[in-house]
Amino acid sequence: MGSGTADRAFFLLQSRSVARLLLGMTIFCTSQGTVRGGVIIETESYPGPQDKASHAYQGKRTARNQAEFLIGGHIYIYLVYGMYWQCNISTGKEGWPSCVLIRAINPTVGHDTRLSNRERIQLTNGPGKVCRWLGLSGEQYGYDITKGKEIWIQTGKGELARRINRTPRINIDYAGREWASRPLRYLLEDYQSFLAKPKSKWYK
DNA sequence: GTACAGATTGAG
DNA sequence: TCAATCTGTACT
Repeated sequence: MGSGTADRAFFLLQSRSVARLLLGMTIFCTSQGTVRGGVIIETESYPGPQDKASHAYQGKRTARNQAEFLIGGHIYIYLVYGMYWQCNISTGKEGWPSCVLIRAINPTVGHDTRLSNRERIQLTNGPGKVCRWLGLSGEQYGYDITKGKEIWIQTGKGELARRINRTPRINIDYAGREWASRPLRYLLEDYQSFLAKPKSKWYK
């Protein structure tokens, strides 16, 4: 398989497809002159305005969430709990609020090689940690990652033929039974032991 | 204006 | 189990 940069056509796919396909790809970020990157090992899909967990439920648009409405391939990043950034990538067509949350990566570029596998992954095994390690914050709000200078995604799989599992999304209990239980969280099975445990069941 | 919850994390 | 810390929203 060729190893290119994820382009507009890729991010025009529906968020569920993007969430699944991103697993095994590598996200890169240049921050303060340093390039860091890691294999994406956990994502969540926020498929659209019908989703009660979405910040854009029923089409609600605010200053904070407007990047979620951009055409697929833009950074939608926001602060939760007053201190942690969450990095999402918009998906689908312009005006349709949907995105994929990057929840965990395995650092492969720009990391401290003295760390054990476990120590390294534990630096980036949650959405707030991913942003902290990659150097992502509000400064990158709305950035177009298909332009590929500062933030980009390499499509060639950094990890080949790994099994993908699904679970309900994490910490969205407020979204009602149907949406809170829908298996829209995707992860690579090999990393499951490092990642957040779902309250309910696993899906193959 | 005040109150409060939230797509989290790390300490106790 | 719980506090840190800020934004959007629902109230008074």
